Amino acid sequence: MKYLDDLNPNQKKAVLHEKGPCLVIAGAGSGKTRVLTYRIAHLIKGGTDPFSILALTFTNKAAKEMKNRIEKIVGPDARSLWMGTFHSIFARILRSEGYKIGYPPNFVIYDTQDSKSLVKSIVKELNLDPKLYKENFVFNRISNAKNRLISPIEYKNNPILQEEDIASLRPMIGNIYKIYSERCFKSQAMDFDDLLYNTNFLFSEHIDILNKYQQLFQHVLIDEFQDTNYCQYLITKRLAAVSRNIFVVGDDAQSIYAFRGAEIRNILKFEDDFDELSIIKLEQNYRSTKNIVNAANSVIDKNKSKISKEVWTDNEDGELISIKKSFSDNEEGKIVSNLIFEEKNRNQLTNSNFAVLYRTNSQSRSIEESLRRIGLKYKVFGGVSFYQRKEVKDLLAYLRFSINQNDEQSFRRIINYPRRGIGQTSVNKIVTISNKEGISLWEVLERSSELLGSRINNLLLPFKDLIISFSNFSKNNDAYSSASHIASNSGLLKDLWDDRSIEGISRFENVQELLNSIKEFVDNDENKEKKLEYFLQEISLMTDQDKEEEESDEFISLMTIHMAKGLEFPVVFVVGVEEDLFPSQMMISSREDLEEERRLFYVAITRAMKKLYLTYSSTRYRYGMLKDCEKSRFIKEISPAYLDTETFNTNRSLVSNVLKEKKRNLSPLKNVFKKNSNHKISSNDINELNEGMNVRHQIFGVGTIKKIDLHSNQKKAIVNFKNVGEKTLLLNFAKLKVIK
DNA sequence: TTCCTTAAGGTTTTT
DNA sequence: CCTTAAGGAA
Repeated sequence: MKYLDDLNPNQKKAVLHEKGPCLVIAGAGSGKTRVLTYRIAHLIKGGTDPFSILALTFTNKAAKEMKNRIEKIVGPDARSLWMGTFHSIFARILRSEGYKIGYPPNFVIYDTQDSKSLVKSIVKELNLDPKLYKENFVFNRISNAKNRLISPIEYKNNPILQEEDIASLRPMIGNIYKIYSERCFKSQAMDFDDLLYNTNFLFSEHIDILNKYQQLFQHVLIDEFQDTNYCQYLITKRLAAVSRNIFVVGDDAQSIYAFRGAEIRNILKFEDDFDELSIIKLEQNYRSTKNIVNAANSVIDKNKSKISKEVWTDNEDGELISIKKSFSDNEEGKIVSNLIFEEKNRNQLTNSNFAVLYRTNSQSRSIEESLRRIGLKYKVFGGVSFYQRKEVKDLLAYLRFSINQNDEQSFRRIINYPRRGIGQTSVNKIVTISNKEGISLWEVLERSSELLGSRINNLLLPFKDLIISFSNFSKNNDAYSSASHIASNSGLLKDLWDDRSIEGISRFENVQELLNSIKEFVDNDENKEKKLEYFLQEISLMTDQDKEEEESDEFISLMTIHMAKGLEFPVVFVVGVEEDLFPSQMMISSREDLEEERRLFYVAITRAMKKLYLTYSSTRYRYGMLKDCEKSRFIKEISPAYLDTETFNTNRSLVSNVLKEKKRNLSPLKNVFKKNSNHKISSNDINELNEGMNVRHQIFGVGTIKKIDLHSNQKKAIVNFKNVGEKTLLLNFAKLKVIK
């Protein structure tokens, strides 16, 4: 029981909590994960069957980490836990029980892209105005309905929803929802929301199944409870209705996913639903300095809706929070890089001690550029996911369609890629027939000679044969051989190989990487089923964060604040703390929205252990245009007592540093800070250009710098352009842009 | 049907 | 700024 020794009284109380419902309100950095892992470990040590413990998280990463930590305490028993994301656990249940509601065990999971493109094609088929019925809008509407367990029929019968849709001039959304659901079902597909919605449906329609899982799960534990939506909460509540052992951990102050249906109110509802509830508050912060904790408290204090709690720390006061102003986003990057450089030297820190956090992914660019220039190693998390890349999705679509010929979205992806002369018109015809006749897509293809014209039919024949051969091949071979076979015989590999551009090569490599990961899947002894269909099931709920990290190198972490939730770093930079950006301009229309942004800011602040920097800029490139910016209201909301409000004027070391760099590069010593006209002349500082760099010119396109001449009066460069050959350019006028 | 050029529009966050 | 959609010509 040694592990109990590193817990404070409240943590221990939570870990040892015996029976019945328990709500743990856990402040930032208060050891929430530790409580959860120790509790599960403790249950197992106390003789609870790990198979009877259901532990739900929001990310695969969190689940995996927790599992590992539990395994360290209790050994391999931990592997038997039902631990994973809501989506993956429910998918698992639906794969084994879904036949009761008409789904085969190998149903496909549509990601958001698939869903939206399905919405889009439905809008088109219904001849609705695509400008009005934007797939984002419509899909969000459908998604919200599902998260609130509103079926298509209920949607159409709901006067409030109907009124809203009529008011927004989109009265057909209910119809789209209905068709969308039918089409998913026909494709034997579930989208992310369906995994929750259908699980609830399954439990409602088949009480025997619900009973089975109620018996099975003697303990239900939920991490990040503040992020649950109505549907998730309802399912878990039902699952725990018999055992009453439901243990949830959350922090209302860190609820940042309301935009996708998370209801903080679930925490309050929880108190009503379980009257015998024990509530435990974890308020001691072990992560951050007093200054950081207090600053965070002073910010979150501004929120009206919150559960009262007093987060405090025993840690040292630490340094004040530094606010840094810059005059452009590029300069902000420079300041951050310089500060990291300084901090590293001064405090003997390594790259991995630093994180740069931002509101939107697009902000990473300027930070990346300056870090690269100064030679600091970094890694950008997030952005376009590996699994969302076109080439990866294309191959996956081939694999998916080889397993399930009813998958409409995969069909649309591959039917004319690589080109086989079957264009939009033909595809629409095929889908229309399939819907009109009420037969599957594949049936239309099988009967193409009677249903379609001879020209299309002739083009379709080889495609059909191809898919049949793939289908057979994948039945008789493991996932890797099947995937390689399909990748080469579909012509996909060749098509990618033929594109010898830089992007083309990287696309080819991405497909190779996907194939490698399939190989790993097959070679992994833990996976007993080696067939392609099992790989596809495995992969459909994966995100980039779940890919194996081979590099253990030291790097600075760049990510959005959302991604940083749950992480901590000794030194944290929050950049772009400006009005309209943070809080985001689209989020300040209501108090609720603004409060969510404020919670996001709270999350950002509380990632820092020792030192926090907040930066903002007075101008920034947005939509490719220079825009004036203003300091965020959030900065003003921090109690001044915890702030060190130096600006560029008073920050001698920083200015001298930047100036030194200017000198070294022979640039005029004019203060670039004060005259931002420089930015109008070139997208990149001239000083940043070097021989060998790849650059883009507005007119001449892409080229490589062959030579730079800084010594004559006019700074010149000879650039070898890919398309137009060598040109000599005056750097003050040529808007050269460095390409990485 | 495809390919090429031009126009528009979009940057929140994720399973 | 970037990417993706739309529209027009071969």
